[in-house]
Amino acid sequence: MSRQRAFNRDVVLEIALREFWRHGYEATSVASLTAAMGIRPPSLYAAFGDKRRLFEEVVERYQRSHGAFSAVAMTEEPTAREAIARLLREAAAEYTDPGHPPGCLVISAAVNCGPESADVQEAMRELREAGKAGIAARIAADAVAGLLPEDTDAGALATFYAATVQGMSTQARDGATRRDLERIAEFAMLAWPGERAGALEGMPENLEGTRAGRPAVR
Amino acid sequence: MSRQRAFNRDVVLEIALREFWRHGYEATSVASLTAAMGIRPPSLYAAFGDKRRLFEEVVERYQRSHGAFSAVAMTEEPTAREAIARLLREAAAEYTDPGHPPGCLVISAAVNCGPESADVQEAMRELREAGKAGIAARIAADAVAGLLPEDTDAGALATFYAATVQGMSTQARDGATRRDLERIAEFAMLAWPGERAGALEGMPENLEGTRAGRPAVR
DNA sequence: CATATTTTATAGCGATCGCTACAAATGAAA
DNA sequence: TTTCATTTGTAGCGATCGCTATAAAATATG
Repeated sequence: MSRQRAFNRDVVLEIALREFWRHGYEATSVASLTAAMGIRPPSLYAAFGDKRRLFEEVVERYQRSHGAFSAVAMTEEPTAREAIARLLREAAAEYTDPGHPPGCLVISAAVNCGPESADVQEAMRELREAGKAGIAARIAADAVAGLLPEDTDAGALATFYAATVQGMSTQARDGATRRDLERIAEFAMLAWPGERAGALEGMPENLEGTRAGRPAVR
Repeated sequence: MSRQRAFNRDVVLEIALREFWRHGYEATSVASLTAAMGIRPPSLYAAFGDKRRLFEEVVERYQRSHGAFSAVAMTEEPTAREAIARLLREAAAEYTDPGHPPGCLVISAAVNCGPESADVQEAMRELREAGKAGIAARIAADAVAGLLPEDTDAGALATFYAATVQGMSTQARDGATRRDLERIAEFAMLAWPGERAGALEGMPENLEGTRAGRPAVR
């Protein structure tokens, strides 16, 4: 019994994802959504509930697809150094992929919100904080393993790389190329504890010990 | 002859500025503006034209006040190194000043825009690009003056610090403290050409020359 | 085919959007 | 005090917002 729907739920969900990605939560109207998805409002509400639940489903889909690289990088690399480098490298590629809108949906889709969607804004903020916490945990793991200087501040370092990723997202939305973002990534990696120590390769042993854990030079 | 207006134009303009700063261009309605400013719609339209021109005036006011530190830092410091360090230091203080909304209005007030306000979004993008160009020009000036390694890419370095500032703005809006942003600034300055060369102080002369202009270590 | 169940398109709900017509209120000049 | 330009608050314009009542169309089952 019963009629079957004439559209593919996953296909139109991906279309909604890109609409929210490009214009953001509030700026994307149900009218523009249905027009892009090729369906009428009753079909959207029957399949996804309402605009807010559609956006929530979009965010979940985003985190399992386009936005999954961050968490994956934290777990698949042998060291925090390589995990962060991969995070930045893949963000450069992902944020400028011409196959979809630029930048990161979690970073940019709920920035300008009125009081009635403040909870959506807060939900995105919590996702960003969770991502930063994941970076901090990966760095802290290497710190306790003795792979980083004793005075390494995992939280502060994670905040720096989270900010770097967020800056890359903004730059991508402003038209920066993949190469532009890769150069941002390279500069950011120069702040890694002990980085640029290559300049000391082959130096006398009595100076070798000054490589890591040195406080920032003013 | 004629009646005089009962409100101070500068005072209510500053109130509008903070509303746009906190919620963004589209998410701030005329109704919320007039409620915050303590005036009625006809007074707003008589004094400022329409919502868009009010926002334009708000942006001009912002750039002459809260947002002026960036351009000022580029011109008042003797070196590009000190100019960028001051830019980041003052951004950390400004973006977390409890006396006004967090972050930067130019970076965050027109992120989520529908098609009808795409030109506002574009105007903010151009202001961000102009700021980045100002940073690049300051770095290039030091490069031609011989204060930086010959292979210094002023554009790429400017993109990195512009991204850093944008990341700091996002972090501030997510609740980061001034100290958090100052630590971001410190990490970002470690990417400055020749930075961390302090680790080489007192080293043999034959290694001294490797301090600056060294390519990034992978 | 007949029936039952779900989806579809149309059409429109109340609320809010940016904005303004209008007339009362105001206050400097005559 | 009268005149008159300007500002004020009220009240509401047409358009769009998120959302839905309704009935026709479509399809798996009996």
